[in-house]
Amino acid sequence: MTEITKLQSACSQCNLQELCLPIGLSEAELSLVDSLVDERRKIARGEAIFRSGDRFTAIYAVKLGFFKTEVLSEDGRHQVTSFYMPGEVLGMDGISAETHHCDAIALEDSEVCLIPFHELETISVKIPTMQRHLHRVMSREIVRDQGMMMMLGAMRAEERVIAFLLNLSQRYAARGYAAADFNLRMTREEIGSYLGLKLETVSRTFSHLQEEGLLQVEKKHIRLMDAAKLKKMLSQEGIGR
Amino acid sequence: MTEITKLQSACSQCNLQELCLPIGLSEAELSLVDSLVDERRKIARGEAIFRSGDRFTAIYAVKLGFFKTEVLSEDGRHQVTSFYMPGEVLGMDGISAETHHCDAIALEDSEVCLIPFHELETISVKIPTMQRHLHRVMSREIVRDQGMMMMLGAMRAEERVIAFLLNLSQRYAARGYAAADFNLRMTREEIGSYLGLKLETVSRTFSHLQEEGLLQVEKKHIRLMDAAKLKKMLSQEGIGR
DNA sequence: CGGCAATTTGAAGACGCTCAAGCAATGTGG
DNA sequence: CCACATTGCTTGAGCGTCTTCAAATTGCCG
Repeated sequence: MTEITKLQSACSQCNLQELCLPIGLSEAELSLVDSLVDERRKIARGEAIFRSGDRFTAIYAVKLGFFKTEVLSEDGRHQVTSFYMPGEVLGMDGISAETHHCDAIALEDSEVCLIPFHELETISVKIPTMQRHLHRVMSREIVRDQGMMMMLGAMRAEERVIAFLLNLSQRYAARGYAAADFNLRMTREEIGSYLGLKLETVSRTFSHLQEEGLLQVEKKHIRLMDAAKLKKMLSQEGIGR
Repeated sequence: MTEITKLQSACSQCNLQELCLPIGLSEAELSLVDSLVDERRKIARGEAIFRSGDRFTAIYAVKLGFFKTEVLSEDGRHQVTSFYMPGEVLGMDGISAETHHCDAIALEDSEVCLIPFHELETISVKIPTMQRHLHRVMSREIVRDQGMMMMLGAMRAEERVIAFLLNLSQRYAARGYAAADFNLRMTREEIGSYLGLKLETVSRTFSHLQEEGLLQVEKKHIRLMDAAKLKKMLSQEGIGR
């Protein structure tokens, strides 16, 4: 890893800082963090950062690109459990048993910052702000998962698809991208797996929402034509299962 | 809170220690933890430890009894996201936004140990073992949630029910109770909500498994007649949805 | 002991799945 | 550079699982 890469990867210079590290650290603290995050890694589309069973050593902040995580059960079944975009942190499933429990796979050519976890714990002792932040990031993942369970357990197909699109929209917006006009990085099958639906159902739902004039779908390109109405459909629709 | 209650609540005396705190702390460290966990609280059946929107101040270790957590969406819908038994820790959803995102409700008269979270963070700085443990407990929750998503997204009704029963069984066993013979603390409706099914479906599935001779169900009393076969049904059955 | 909650069971219907075919876009090798 | 294979997506038809609605029974809390 060249010196130039090291400079590039400095957290103190990163435009994702506010998403990744939540709030202001002092300059001295930031330079401590810089020394912690010393490696940046390129992951080609389709490649994994880690796989289920790999020894856990670090967590990863997405610098560029897009990832999915996927769990596999004993039999062949697998399910997408999350998508990650720049500024989001993945790999925390590995902490509990020092072993990862899912695969983290790049959906496009991507880059991640590698954060050695035990060093992070050490630094957290010196910087209470950092410790608090770590706890919040972990807790946010727990809250997100709870929302996911809610979706999988209580929503019908159309609602799940809408919730998925609105969630993406909001995350793009938080990154300064258009909220109502974006490209999907994942296939219909991956969306289906994530939402607990078959890919045909996802496709049909897209078509249906398009007929209603709520959406424009052209391959991977999505345009939300009436986000307000979509939101209403989420909170008003039938009680589901 | 009387002195006697304080003595009773000492972590150093607690028989759930190994489940709640994972591994050995020194005596000095244990007494630090004792001074942290200074309050024990009784929660009557049906009462909440905290509710969605409550300010987050502490996490809670179940000392005695049984709890569910439940999230509510804007519309009336609600879903059980977890059940907790003695030795398990709940409330970590509140860390991220200093606010709880679910209700924690006692399914029977219960007792919890209250662990003030910011004091826990402070102590973690002094006891690295404690910090590691906290991180593991949080991570375990993340892993558990991923398994839950897998279940909700990829399993059919019968499999979900079986997975639920086997999970309970295993947790009872870990506490020294019979693995194949236990009482459900929750209603069919709560089980259904947790599993993303209607209560009628849960009931029918119980009946069906009983006809097959795999289970004996008498109201809340469950007896697993062939745990091995049940396990097989989980890993071999159809690909589901 | 009464009233209400929880559970069981049946019958009918809906939603999403399975299977299948066709098409478009992309990539590969001759 | 074109033929061919591959992958991803759409759409249709039929079917199965789980839900919905309904009623009867049981058990428990006050």
